[in-house]
Amino acid sequence: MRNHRADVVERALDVLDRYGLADLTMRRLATELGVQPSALYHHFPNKQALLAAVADEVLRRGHRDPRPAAWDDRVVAIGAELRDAMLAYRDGAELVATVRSFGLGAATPYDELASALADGDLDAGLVPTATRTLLHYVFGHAVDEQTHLQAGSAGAIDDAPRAESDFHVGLAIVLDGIRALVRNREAH
Amino acid sequence: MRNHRADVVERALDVLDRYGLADLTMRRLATELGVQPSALYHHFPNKQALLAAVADEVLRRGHRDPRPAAWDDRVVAIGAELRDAMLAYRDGAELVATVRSFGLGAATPYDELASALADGDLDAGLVPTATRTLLHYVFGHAVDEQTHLQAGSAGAIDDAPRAESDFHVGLAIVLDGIRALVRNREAH
DNA sequence: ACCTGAACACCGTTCAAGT
DNA sequence: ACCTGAACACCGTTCAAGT
Repeated sequence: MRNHRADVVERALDVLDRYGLADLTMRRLATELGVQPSALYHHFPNKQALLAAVADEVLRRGHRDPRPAAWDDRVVAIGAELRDAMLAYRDGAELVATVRSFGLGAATPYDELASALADGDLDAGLVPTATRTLLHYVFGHAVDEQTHLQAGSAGAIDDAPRAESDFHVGLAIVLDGIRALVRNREAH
Repeated sequence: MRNHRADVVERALDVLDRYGLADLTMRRLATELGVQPSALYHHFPNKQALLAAVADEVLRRGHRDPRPAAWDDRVVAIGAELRDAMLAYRDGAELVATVRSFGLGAATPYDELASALADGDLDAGLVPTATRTLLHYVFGHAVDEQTHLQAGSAGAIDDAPRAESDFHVGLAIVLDGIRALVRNREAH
């Protein structure tokens, strides 16, 4: 078969989208690649590393350029891009959130948001906290939304249908809270 | 052995705190109870239901009375109670977040926050979104914090140590964003 | 009501060996 | 560099049967 690392990630993305995160097992993926499970350990030290590579690829594929100039427009653009990237694959949000939770995955989302907030003249000491607050919201909302969407499409009873703009309302809440911090500083 | 449902939950809490969520398996728990794995299925239909009961118990044990009168003080109190309850058990935050992510677990945290926001005169149409935004923050922060704390105590390199008040700063950001919505309404 | 015993259909990971 | 074959130490769940 002679797979490269990139082939493995590609196939993993395919298995993820067709069968979901629970069925993205090392054995399942190996079978799809026509290879023994142990062969995967030539490309990745363990399953966590494989999942981290897949999560990074999900975000990479969702990347959009260029960024708006204004810092707050940039925050919204980055948040929306992250959400769209995760929702583009079945269980994408849960995958990215899981990978983050064990301290792996690309730091790009954090770095981009932090630099937007720094451009917004937020106190440097508050940037990390504000950045993480934004990320908690974006990931939490996306995981929630995707779970409910998928529960709905699987025929389960979905609770009160969520408005399309719900994501942006919550994001605006967090952003307004950050704006309050910025104003606070400008008023010394 | 003759266990009751409550004995099973109690023991599960014990296993969770001593060995972590990854080791809270049906087989491990059965062994601790001196029982066959299949015996657990007399008390719970599946592992998800067991975990939901354990998560509910974690939150129940962390409950504090009474609540402050002012709506915004109440939001802070509920958020802090949730966080403390989850941090009181090893992997408690991950457990509660996981249970929530598959649509199980008590609705009390949501209901209490929503009623606080309604008392704050937030537009009824915005209450669900604002409530969920608060919850995403509280759970996201707690999971993050607990992961890092435990990584630290396990001897791993912890990144920049987080200030104790970090949780309250982020919570204040979200709360200020909600206050902005309330002001917006009062200005018609 | 609560449990046993035995099975089914899986997991992630390691390791010596092959090409 | 990439893979096989075989094993190790596990999982959650079902089900007929026992007390």
